[in-house]
Amino acid sequence: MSNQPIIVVLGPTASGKTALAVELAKIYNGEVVSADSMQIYKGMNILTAKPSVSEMQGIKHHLIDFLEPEKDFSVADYLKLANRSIDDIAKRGKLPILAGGTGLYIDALIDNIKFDDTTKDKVFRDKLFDLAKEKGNHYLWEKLLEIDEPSALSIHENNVPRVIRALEVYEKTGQRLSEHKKQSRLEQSRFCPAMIGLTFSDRQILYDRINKRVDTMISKGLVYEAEKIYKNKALNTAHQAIGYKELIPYFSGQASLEECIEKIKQETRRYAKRQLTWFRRDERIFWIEIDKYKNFVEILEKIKKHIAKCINM
RNA sequence: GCCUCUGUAGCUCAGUCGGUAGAGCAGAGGACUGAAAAUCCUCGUGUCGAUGGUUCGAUUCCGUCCGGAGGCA
Repeated sequence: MSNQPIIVVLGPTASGKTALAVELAKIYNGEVVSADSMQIYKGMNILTAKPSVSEMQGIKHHLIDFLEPEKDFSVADYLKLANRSIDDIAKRGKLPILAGGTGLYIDALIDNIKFDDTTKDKVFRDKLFDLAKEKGNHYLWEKLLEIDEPSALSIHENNVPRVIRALEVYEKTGQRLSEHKKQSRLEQSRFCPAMIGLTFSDRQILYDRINKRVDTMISKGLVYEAEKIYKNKALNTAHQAIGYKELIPYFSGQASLEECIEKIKQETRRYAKRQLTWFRRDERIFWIEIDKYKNFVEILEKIKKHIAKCINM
């Protein structure tokens, strides 16, 4: 069986992935599979910049708006669902178009990384967090060094969540995380991807777009949406969404709305920078510097040429 | 008009008892395998407001000028 063709649209937040993915879906008879760790949640429409019904233009979108915000979610969950959605799309003779900004999800899916069967053990993690607090990060890291030297050497001792995860894997499976990582990449990718990366030659243009988009979100009612979430104390994974957590000081009366809005913009800019750092190392990506093109049509032509080169249809 | 304070990195400010300077924030670069919109690491040269003077040497001391803040009239 030959590899499944797939178009991947990636890039930092506010780079125009949503619109491009829809356009490509129309051209290639495709459906969009989201690769976004926050758009999965129900509600949170404004703050995750979830595509609206009109933006979707009748194109079917998968893995958006389906999970209760109280529920935990992780890469492993994503892989199961995304693979299922893609199979479903392919079976119906359509082309899957993966679109999103969560680099880990995209890589794990495209590279077919295998995860083990362990689930997170909250009690175990909390215990180790307390231990780190009590005896210091270095103490915890030393414990990792004893059981899994390669992992310890690649994880900084201050990166406590990672140190804990490595310890957890060993505790649960008896296998070192470093060993598991080697084995997780043994299987070949099942995809033949055309990876399109959206970026800007001038970083400032991206930042301007981000700032403007946050203002738009505010005028659409971001604060009301976030306040609803704020009253829901049971959030887990979803509580880390940018645009929500920065408003908490406002809700609790500890900062002005203006200050919090500035913070949202700043955190979004930093997030975009981290996304670029993640994607930059992937040499398969065909980069489009949006600010170097006159219009969307030109961009589309360029992309179509690239897709024709790497996907046979 | 007079008096006082002030002008140092993009911003807020330290500091140099005279030997051309350093924090926080902002920003940049990087890492990333079950919380990833998360988590973590690294990175500080700038006409020390301008101009004269003293000095081997001035951002530092003195004079003048130009900004800014406050007070008195």
